Amino acid sequence: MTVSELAKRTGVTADTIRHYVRTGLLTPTRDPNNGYKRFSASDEHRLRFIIQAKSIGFSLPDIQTIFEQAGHGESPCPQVREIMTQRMQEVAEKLAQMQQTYNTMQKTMKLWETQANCTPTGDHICHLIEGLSEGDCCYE
Amino acid sequence: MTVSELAKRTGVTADTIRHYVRTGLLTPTRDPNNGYKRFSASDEHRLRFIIQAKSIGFSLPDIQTIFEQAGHGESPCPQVREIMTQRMQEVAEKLAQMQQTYNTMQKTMKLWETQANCTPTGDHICHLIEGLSEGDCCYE
DNA sequence: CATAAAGCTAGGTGTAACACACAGGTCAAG
DNA sequence: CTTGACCTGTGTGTTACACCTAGCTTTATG
Repeated sequence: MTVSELAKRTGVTADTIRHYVRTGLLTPTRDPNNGYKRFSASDEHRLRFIIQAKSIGFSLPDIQTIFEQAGHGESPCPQVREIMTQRMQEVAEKLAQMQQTYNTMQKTMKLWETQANCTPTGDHICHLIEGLSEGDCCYE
Repeated sequence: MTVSELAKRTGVTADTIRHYVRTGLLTPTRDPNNGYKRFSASDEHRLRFIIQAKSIGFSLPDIQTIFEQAGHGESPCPQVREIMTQRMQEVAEKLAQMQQTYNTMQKTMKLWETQANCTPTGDHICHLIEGLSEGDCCYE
């Protein structure tokens, strides 16, 4: 299989596959005639594993780690559980942070509805934004 | 002011400020004696603007755009409103996506509680993950 | 005053996960 | 054999910094 064939079969882009090859997650052989990457059924299996693992929040380095563990004949499952716990915490934190940002954005938009545009002066860049930090806008 | 002095005054790291200088958001003069960056009160004002704008979801290129607009004597406010609308949509999408990922992670963790660890074989890497895509796990 | 320890600086590189660009190779049709 | 469509590998860009390191500054000490 070539890059694009594998891409079609798995639903990811050829660039994504090339990226995984570059970082060592996939190790296809090479066609001696033209230097093209040649993927086996085993490579496809690995790729599907990567896609699955990514969908449940694993990073590419995480997946690399799992491959190495499994390659040594050791069970990757304990690691998998541990990584998952950690990633869940991280996702939860990011989620909370983004939610916070989103709330701020909404408040700001509402506030801006009633404000006019301004002209830049030497001292100010944009009152819409600078006004947010001044005491006079019920904001903190 | 040197980098670290400005950093202390504004609460960001010196590296952050260096980054803004490298990307052109801040343009300090240089101390002819030692080549150190020298920041003025105006630079501090710009930095505070950047911090404020970032907190309401603007990207650094966005902020650069605003600076350029204002530098030409044009009001950046219309652009600011437009960018804000766009960024809010993006944040909303990412938020939904992350929430989705988080839900999947939670479901997966619950499923795994009852599953034993496995040993890797030639065909399988980690049943915990591979099992998710097989029909036998009330998952789709 | 000389020197050594402590602290600071500039610039280079690394991070996550790809997307994009580009020069050149490959393959089927004419 | 040539044209054109398609594909390939590799290099670079993206976001917003953090980390590293050699070397310069400042301060403390003898």
